Amino acid sequence: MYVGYVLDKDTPVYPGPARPASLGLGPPAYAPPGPAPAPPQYPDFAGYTHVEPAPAPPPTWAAPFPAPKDDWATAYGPGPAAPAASPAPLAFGPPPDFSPVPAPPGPGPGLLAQSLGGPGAPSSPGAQRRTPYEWMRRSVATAGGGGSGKTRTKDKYRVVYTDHQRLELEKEFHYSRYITIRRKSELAANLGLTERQVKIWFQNRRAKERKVNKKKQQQQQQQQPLLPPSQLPLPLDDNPTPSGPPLGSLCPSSAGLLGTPSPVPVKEEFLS
DNA sequence: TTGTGTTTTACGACCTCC
DNA sequence: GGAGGTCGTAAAACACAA
Repeated sequence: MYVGYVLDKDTPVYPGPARPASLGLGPPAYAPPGPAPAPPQYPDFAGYTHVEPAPAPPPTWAAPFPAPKDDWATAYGPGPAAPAASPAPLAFGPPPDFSPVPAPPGPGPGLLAQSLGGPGAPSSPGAQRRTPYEWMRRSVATAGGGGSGKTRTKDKYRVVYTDHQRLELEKEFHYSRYITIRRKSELAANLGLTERQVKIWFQNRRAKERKVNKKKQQQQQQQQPLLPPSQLPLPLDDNPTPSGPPLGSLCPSSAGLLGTPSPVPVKEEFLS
């Protein structure tokens, strides 16, 4: 793909400041210098206070990550994002030029800290049932259990990301639908994921958003079925060009985000 | 507890761009 | 050719009603 393009443009593809101030992020230093901030596009994501965990204590979620996932190592090669493999503490911090945002005032730790709880502690109501660390045990139990290649039917077909991983990915997604190479590397390293996983997560996330927008669009058309085609609103979606939407064009998917409630249902686990 | 529907990871096919 | 895009899909994980 346009590697050079992305490398050169280490700014979100979308011209508009897609990371609303309501996220508590402000215009990050690595955010594109742009016009005045748009109204919050994800009002329901107000809970997403971008509180970067203090770099001092290693992230509590780091512990559950197992040793380097051997299947990843074999399947994906020794990528740069194998924090578990390196004893170096996870530098879960902002980008070099990121101006940290202090934790929101109020009692108790920030959202993130709350959601993280402690090692193994359920990080959300949903997590009471969901055990993000389940796959660890399985993978350990089945590791090396007679199989060279990872298949879909056995072994670690898919893992369940922790709430924290999803939270950070969501935050990044709400900043920009398309992650840059640099941010992908940082995110992967910070979250203990591979860059491939981050990439695929973003792909799936965009697909999800398109799906939601499509659904909304269909609902709207059902409510206004009498409009002639010429008066039908332009489709919210979609088709960003396969390699990303053209610069200067409004993100088709974000079209439904501007000034409207988030088309993305925010799981309550992400809400305070 | 079980059946069913939805969501979440992950992959392959195919495409575009450099 | 390589990387990442969409699209479609598989299968695990999850939610929830019966």
